[in-house]
Amino acid sequence: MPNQDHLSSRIATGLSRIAVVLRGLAWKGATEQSITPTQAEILQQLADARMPLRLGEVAKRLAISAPTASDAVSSLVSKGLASKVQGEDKRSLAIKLTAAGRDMARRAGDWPELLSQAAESLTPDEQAAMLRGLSKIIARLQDEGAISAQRLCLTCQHFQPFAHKDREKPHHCTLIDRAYGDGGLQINCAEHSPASEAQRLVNKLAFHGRQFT
Amino acid sequence: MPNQDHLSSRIATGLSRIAVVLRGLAWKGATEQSITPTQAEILQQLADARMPLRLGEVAKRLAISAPTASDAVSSLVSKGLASKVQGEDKRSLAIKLTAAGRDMARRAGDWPELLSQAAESLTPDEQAAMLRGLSKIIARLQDEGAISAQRLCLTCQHFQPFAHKDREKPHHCTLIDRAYGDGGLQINCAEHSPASEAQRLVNKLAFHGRQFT
DNA sequence: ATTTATTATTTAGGATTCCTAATTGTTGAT
DNA sequence: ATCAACAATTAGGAATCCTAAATAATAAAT
Repeated sequence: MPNQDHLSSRIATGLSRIAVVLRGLAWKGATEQSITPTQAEILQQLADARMPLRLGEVAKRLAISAPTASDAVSSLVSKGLASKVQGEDKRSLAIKLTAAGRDMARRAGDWPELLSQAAESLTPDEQAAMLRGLSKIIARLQDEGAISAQRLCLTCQHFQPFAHKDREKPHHCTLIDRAYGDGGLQINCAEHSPASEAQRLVNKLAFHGRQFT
Repeated sequence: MPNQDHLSSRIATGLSRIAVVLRGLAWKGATEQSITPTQAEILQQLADARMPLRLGEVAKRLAISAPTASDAVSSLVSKGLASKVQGEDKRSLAIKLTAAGRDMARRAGDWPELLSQAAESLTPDEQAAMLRGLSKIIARLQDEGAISAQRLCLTCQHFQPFAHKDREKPHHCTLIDRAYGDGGLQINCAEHSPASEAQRLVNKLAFHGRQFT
């Protein structure tokens, strides 16, 4: 192990490496499905949200500008994979999946599929640890203002970390009123509801301090 | 935690989310440094490798086609950040950083920098667990043939997992002849030397079976 | 020694992604 | 009623990405 860099910078390298490699896979899969990486990600987000999303929301989730999102969505619409609906405002636009789009979202998951399979090679404990680590890293990026709001348990109003004594299931979700452990942490929850600044802070401290089992 | 998906698919979501978000950051930082995401990644790889890389190697590392790599490299050269040198063959091309390029690689690290800082919010144990998990995931993707060869300890000739009894430092690197733990695992090692199929298999089993700590 | 196949890079052409700036239409506040 | 803020689009341009074909040099085979 020649390189003496900090752990954190090697984690960053690992995440970057996966990001790079994922984009490559997305392009490769893209041509086969006649769908591009951005378009696939939009379908994915729409499927995850299980409800129409506004154009601006799509742009925010993909970390792209509104015009780019507009182009990609128009392309999806012309392919019959999504449709434009009027939002609450007459100026706003809601995008929802068509039946074909829902199908495609499932199928175009050949790249998330691969990743998911790769993650299955971890033991349950390792998986829970990964989820915990990813959650903390994403939450931190958000705190820094580097990225837009994500839909994590850690930033959710319904999240109560270490509300229970149970080592296996210390956390609690007030929305569904259930206890769960690190393995239950959500990353892109459809039911996410942002917590207040104050609650975020409290939760962060509570979650942070404890060691993973 | 409304969503009952498998842990592995939520890990995939987390990694995808980071990939997307990173891409966005890279574009934002891009204009400021007058360098684009692909170009920045090339600089990063050249810096990590600490030696000239052939064009084909660059393309492989970025998971892009040779023409795309060729364009990006030419752009770097015209900006004075890299230079083209003749490789061993007269047909091959080696790319190396100029002094300015090395500087830029350090500075354009504003996005790896952010990630790295975010990773620092994890405890040392969590960091080691992340590194271990990332290593396994990347190794698995490589095994599946989904991505090209990476420079991980797990796939290196010099790696001997669990060669020692020491709980803290069970692994061994024969290149530098030192013991280390999960926290020492490399992701993009400059000294990487691919292990044989057979050794890979043996190492995988040895590494896989054991629990962390 | 010549031919042939392979390998490394570049050109050419085209679609998509991505940006900023400017436009159109809507809403909300004065 | 008017003006500022907001949501989406259009316009224009650079960068990313691809495949296929061209160029050049090496390796292999006759």
